[in-house]
Order: sequence, then structure tokens, then C-alpha cells
Amino acid sequence: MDSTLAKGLTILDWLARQPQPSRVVDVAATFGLARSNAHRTLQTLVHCGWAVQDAPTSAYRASLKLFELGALVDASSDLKTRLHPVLAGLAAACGETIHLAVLDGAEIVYLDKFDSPLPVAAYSRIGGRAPAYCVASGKALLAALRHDAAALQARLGTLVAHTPHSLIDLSRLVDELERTRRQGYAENREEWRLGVCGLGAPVFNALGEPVAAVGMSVPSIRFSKAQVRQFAALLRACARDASLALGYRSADSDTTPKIQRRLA
Amino acid sequence: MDSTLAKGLTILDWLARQPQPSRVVDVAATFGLARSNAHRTLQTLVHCGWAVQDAPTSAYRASLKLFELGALVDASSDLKTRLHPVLAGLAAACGETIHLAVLDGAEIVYLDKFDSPLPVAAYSRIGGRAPAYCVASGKALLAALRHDAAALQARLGTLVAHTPHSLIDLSRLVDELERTRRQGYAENREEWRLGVCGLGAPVFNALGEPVAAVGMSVPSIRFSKAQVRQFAALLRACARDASLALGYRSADSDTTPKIQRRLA
DNA sequence: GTTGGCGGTTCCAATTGATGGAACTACATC
DNA sequence: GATGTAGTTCCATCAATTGGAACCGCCAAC
Repeated sequence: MDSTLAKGLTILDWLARQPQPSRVVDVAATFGLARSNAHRTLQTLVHCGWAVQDAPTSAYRASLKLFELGALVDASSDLKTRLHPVLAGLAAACGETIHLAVLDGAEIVYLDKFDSPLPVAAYSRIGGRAPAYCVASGKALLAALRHDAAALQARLGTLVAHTPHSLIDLSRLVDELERTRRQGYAENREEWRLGVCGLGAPVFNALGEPVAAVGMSVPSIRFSKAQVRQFAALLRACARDASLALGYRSADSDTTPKIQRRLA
Repeated sequence: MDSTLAKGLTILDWLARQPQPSRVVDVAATFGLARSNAHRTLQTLVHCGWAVQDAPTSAYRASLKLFELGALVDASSDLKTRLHPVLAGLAAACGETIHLAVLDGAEIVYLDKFDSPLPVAAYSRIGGRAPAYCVASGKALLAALRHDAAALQARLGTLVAHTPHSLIDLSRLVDELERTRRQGYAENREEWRLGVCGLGAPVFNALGEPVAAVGMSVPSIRFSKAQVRQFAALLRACARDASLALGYRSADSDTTPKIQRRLA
């Protein structure tokens, strides 16, 4: 491990998350570094274009380079632009908050979002993250991956409860994912944020790989049995359209990917 | 300068720009490093979550962390979402390619974009960059900053010609920016890409600071005097609406910011 | 006007930690 | 099975990071 590099990356990460420009002493205090060390690290970040320094206050903040590279890395930016109109349709049809998410390790990352005109307790952000096993889009993706218990354990590590409703027992999660596969969509009943429920369905590419999920965030007060049934139908239709937009071809309306059905 | 950090950041930057996952030898060859060095650096990036390694091929690529932080850093993400509908109106009205740009040092960064249904030689990308003095949105922002010649020189450094039409003489650029201020919008006549012209107008926040620019890219064949007049009117109206959306209040339709007019 | 404190920056000697060559392993090709 | 390519591990060398100390500029209090 290049510890100097690790230190610099950690500081850059922290810097990017600060709402205000940060000063040398802030960095030194936060990471227990000598002022000279913090100073040199920040100067290196500036010199390489990853941070900028306010001339008058000499405070530092992350530069737009992160934004630039982020847009590039977003190999899924293609995904995003292609699926944007499809999601817009769902957002208009159901009036709830809709988002597009991909899996990154044990977490999902929100790529795109349509805010509901109705007030939602939920609050997600493009680029934001959530534990995959606690949200519907994450569970939809995990289910589509068809991991066995060991692989699931390896991917997720220890399951921690974020609300009293979080699933923290691996075998119960495995059962839940099995049910998710059967019904074609995942549910989240206040497992991540109290008062916020959700539905999620996987989107497959032309190779039949699950590459993203469409998610819907719904306040628990609007999450009745009848509503869920109606929303789930809309959501599955949207996910199917999204898969079609990516070149996925299916003979029927089943959301199980072609190659996996072939193998089954 | 922490050279280890600089090396790691350079590799990360390069990695993010590779369309394909990269291997240890690629990195070693590109940067003239020992394989063991490249390997350790990549491992550090992975360990800190900035890169991911494909298990089967053991190739590396940048992770979504860049996307996540990029979305955060995008202090202008707020800008983007608030101005998106305003720009959409302009895009619909004129049918040309529209974008939203901010200044980052000597360059502009594209935050948002609406592609024209008509074919354009121009090709820009969200997150992409261009020299500020070569494009209309950049010149609109530079003009709004009201730099004197020395400050302009300091910001831009040496002016290089990207086409035969690029402005590479500082005093001519100063004159051009003065004219831009007077007419309320900037023009680009194939100064960045041959065959591509453009118009740009600044957007001001509630404090009267120029925070972004609305740009329009137009193939030179559609850039007649009459068209420019018409487009410029639409563009200025859009920029004015955008400034209003950010809380900027002006008594008239002048695009000069309030506090600057007070000082004048 | 002077003093004291804070914080950014510079400098440098001590030593930690990066470096790259060599060896080992894995895998594919001939 | 031999050969070549590439990923990974190991380790002695020494270049580079480290942090204390000093310097400087700024601001507030006295």
C-alpha cells in the first residue's frame, strides 16, 4: 500500500464532501497530520488539478476534475441517457419518485432520478449511495445476480440494521431474494429509512446481464396492498421497456433474462 | 510535492479516460514504471475504492467513486437542476444544440447539454472541457468577470490557436470581450472547431456574480447574420430567465449584473 | 502602536516507506 | 512439455515523506 497515495485520496474524498472550502488546519486536525504535511498534500492536489485554492482565504476545495472524470467513468452515462425517457414515462404515470440505480459492490449508486411532485420523506441524490440489501432497487439487482448464500455474504459483509425493519439475517435475505425473483420485483418496507417504502425491478442488457434497476420510492402512507399491486405493474412494464431499449429481447413478458432462462 | 500521490492521481486520471479496463503492464508501460510499482499503485487505488479489478482478467478500471464525488463536487448540480427546464425551453425554441457551462480556471466545463435534432459537426460532452477564450460560453463568462488585461493573461496563460480563426492576441481578446459586454452575448466563429460557430450569454446568481453561461452551438452554414440576430435574442432571453431562476433581480432587461451596474 | 495568537508556508535532518530487480506462479500458446 | 507473457510477492537500497521548528502575514485586543 502506497500510504502517501492513500492519505491523499482520503483527503481528496473528504474534501469533496465538505460543503465549505477547507483550510490546512482543518485537514491537519481531521487526519492527525502535521500542518506541513497537510499543506504539502493539499498543494499536490492543487498542482495535479484535483483541488483549487481560494486566493484570498487560501482555503481548499475539490475541483471540477472529479466531475469531469465522474462523467467519463459513468460508463453507464450511456445507460442513463438511453433510459431517461423510459423512466420519465413511469414518473409521469405514477407520480412517485423514480430512480435508476446500479450496483457497486455492496452498495447501489443512483444514476438518475425523477422527483415526485408529492412530498416524499425519502431523499436521494444523483451519485448518492445506499446499502443494496436495504433498498428495493438494490434487492432487485441482488436477486437478478442469483448469488448463492456464500457469494452474497462475500459481497455484502456483515448486515447492519439501519431501521428496525432492516433484514440482517442472511438466510432471510436469501429467501427474500428468491421471492423477489419469483414475483419479478423487489419491495422495501422501511428497511433503509423509516416512513419510506419502495419497489424495484431489474433492467437487463442485450446479453441478458442485470445492469441496472428501476426504483420507486413511496411514503409508507401511500404503500397499501392495492397501490403496491398497481405500482408494481407499472414498474415491471417500465423495467421491461428499459431492457428492450438496451437491446434485450424476450419472447414473453417474463423479466428473467434470456440466457438464464436457457440455462434453467 | 508528494510524488507518490501525484503518480497515483495521474494513473487514476488516465485510468478513468480508458474506454477499456487496463492491465498492470499497460500502466507500467505508459508511465515507465516497474511492474511491481504499477501493481502496488493500482492495488492502493482499489483498496481505497477508487478503482475496481475484474476478477477473471485482473484488469483495472476506475470505480463509480469518481462519479459519486463528481456529483457532490458539482456545487453546480443545484445550478444544473434549476436551469435544466429553462435550457430545455431554449432548445425547443431554436432547435440547435444548447449547453450549460461553468468556468474552471482557463477552461469551461459543460454541466448540461441538449442535443440538436439536426446534425452538428460540434460534439461536446457533459463533463467535457474547452478553452474559455475559444468558445462563446467561455467568452461570455470571461467578459462578465471584467478582468483587466493582466488578470486575463494570468488566468489564460499563453493563447494557442486551435483553428486559423482563434483569437491569440491578448489585446484583440480584450476588445472582443468589451464588445461582448456591450452586446450582451458572445460569438464564436469557428475559433475552436472548424465549421462550428456559437453564441453564449452569462447567467448571474442572486448576488449578481456570473456563475454559468448558456451556450448554443451552430454549424457555420446556419450562422447567417439574420439567424444570429434571432438566436441571440432567444439566447439572451433564456440567460435572463436562468438568472431570474437563481434569484437574480434586475429592473430592466439588461444582462449586466445589478451590483456591477451600481458600481458603474 | 504594540503585543499576542493563529494559521499558512518554508526549511531540514531523521527515517519511514516507496522503489524496482528478481523470483515465483499462473496461464496460454506452440 | 517448453516457452513466453503477465500478475504477484519479496526484499535490500535509498529516495522521498515526515513533522518539528522557524518565519511571515494578518487580525484583534489592549
